Amino acid sequence: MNDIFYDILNRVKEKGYKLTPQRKAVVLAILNHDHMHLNTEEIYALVKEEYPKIGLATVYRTLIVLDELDVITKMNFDDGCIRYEINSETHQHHHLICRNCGKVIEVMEDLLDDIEAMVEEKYQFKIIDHNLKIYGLCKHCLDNQ
Amino acid sequence: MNDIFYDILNRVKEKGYKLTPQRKAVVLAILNHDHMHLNTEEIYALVKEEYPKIGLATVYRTLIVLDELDVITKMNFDDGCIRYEINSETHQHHHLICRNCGKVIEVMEDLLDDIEAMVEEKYQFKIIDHNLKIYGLCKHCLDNQ
DNA sequence: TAAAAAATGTCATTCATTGTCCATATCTCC
DNA sequence: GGAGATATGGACAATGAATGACATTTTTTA
Ligand SMILES: [Mn+2]
Ligand SMILES: [Mn+2]
Ligand SMILES: [Zn+2]
Ligand SMILES: [Zn+2]
Repeated sequence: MNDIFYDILNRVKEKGYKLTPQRKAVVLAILNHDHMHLNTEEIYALVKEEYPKIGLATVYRTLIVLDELDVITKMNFDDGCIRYEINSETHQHHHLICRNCGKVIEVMEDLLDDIEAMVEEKYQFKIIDHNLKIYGLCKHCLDNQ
Repeated sequence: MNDIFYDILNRVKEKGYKLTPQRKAVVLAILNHDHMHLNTEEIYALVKEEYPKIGLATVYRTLIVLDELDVITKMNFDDGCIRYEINSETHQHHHLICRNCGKVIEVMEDLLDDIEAMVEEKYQFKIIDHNLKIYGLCKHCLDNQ
């Protein structure tokens, strides 16, 4: 975990961005709330606890930088805002989204090898990443019908 | 094609919505530009040619109705607006998005049976639909490097 | 054709995100 | 450690897609 933190800080520095306490605080907030799919306002609220003077625009700007550096990925769960997630070295995991209660469930299994092989061959498309959302009804909503 | 058009009109009527010329014009504009992933402004511009008095809010409202009726699907290609697509009876197709030029390529092959079977069994999740975006570099951008 | 209900057009408003500006903090090099 | 060059932060304004409000018009159905 600390490894990841310092690796990210290094990437920020290497690309010529300055290492400010605000940027460190944003990175920490995201790292400490992995798999929670925070949006900008939520990250802002978290950072503000430790760093009350920070401005919302700074959080937005930091997220733009982190996205550019491939540190985070933008996620859209159709709820009117962008949410963020730490990028893992491997491919992005998938998300199940309940059409009834809105719950988001993560699926770590990849299982996209077939389609990726087909895409690279048939479409001559060099794959960098993917994003799979599966919509449906979660167990809880099925049971309570 | 005409079948699809009248089928959609019937669905609008069956659900208790009125069949207005504005709604017909919006449906036609989408049908006549299938696979083009139009956004609201683009649909508005198209409808305005035949129906100059229509208001933008009417187009937005019509799209909300069509989405509710499962006639169309909202698409997000990370370009700051929602784009729309006619829903086919079968599962939604996939999209390849070029990280260099932004081109969107459609992939009609499904190839998600494995992962869907796994999700339904392991997560007890009743699948309704899915949305797969694959990011990478298109053939053209690879060749011109 | 007319009454009732719903939809349209216009305009204002919301709200996430981005731009502007200048004081301030960071980094480099000594 | 400190000075200087330069990027960054904070405050606030601005943007723009999307939605809300409401008076007027259109559709439906009898
Ligand atoms: Mn996730
Ligand atoms: Mn498509
Ligand atoms: Zn649910
Ligand atoms: Zn390309």
